[in-house]
Amino acid sequence: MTDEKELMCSECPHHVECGGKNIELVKRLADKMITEEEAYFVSELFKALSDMTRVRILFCLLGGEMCVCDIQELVGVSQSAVSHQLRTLKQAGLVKYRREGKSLYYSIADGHVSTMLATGLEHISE
Amino acid sequence: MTDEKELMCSECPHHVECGGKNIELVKRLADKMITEEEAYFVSELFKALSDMTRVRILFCLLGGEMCVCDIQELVGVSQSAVSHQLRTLKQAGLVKYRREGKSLYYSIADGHVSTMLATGLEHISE
DNA sequence: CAAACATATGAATAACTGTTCATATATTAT
DNA sequence: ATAATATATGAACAGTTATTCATATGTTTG
Repeated sequence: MTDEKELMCSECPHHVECGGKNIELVKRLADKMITEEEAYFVSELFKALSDMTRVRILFCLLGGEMCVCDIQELVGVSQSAVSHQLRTLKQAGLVKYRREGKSLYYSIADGHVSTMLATGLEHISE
Repeated sequence: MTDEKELMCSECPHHVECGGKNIELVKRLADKMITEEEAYFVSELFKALSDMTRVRILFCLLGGEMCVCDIQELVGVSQSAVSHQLRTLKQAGLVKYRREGKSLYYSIADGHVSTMLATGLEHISE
């Protein structure tokens, strides 16, 4: 009874009587839970992958580094839109770039990005 | 010259003269590009992972199947909010559930989900 | 230096999203 | 059948986001 009170949800006190509740499981996991900060950063990361245009840009870049105007042609959206989305991808640490003359060459930042894209593509194909 | 015209962006015709453009790369990738439909589904999948509450719910479920009120306690948001988010996760194919009496037990749908979460967590830790 | 090129950026707007509140549905117990 | 429990759902509102348009920045060429 004391245990149940400790786990009681302040907003919905009647839930202390929930029959399905697995008190042991909840107590055990409470410590191991992802922190608010980690959850925030992870969600921000996936947010960067949650737009069709950005996904298409990243799949372009899986083929190798590419300047903005190449991406623009392959993806078929305006220069400004590509640039804005590249900024989002850069801030999320998903792409990097180098300058060569007037052009900026963007590329996939690291292996995690390819892994996430590949896993995502697998997942939707089932 | 003919090649360049074929690749010309209708909205920004001046870009046919872009010096940085790698025509061979663009031509080669144009066929292998992810389709609009695939890009849409992939982005929808990641959209389901792009919210802090949903990420926290999924990390709960990595510890094992759990009923809604357990999730509610661990994540600390209202019953309605949990339920709405579980719906989103279900529609994205990220979780499944089974009924046992009055309770619904949710769990991670498949290995892809764990992989994506783990990769995401790795990525932000660097 | 001026012009052209490649890309970035700020503001504005339309569309979308997450939560809350109220209520509905489904299951079990009395 | 009625009440209680566990969860789902619809509407509404505030906050967020992607695109467009106009303009700015940085680089090369003449």
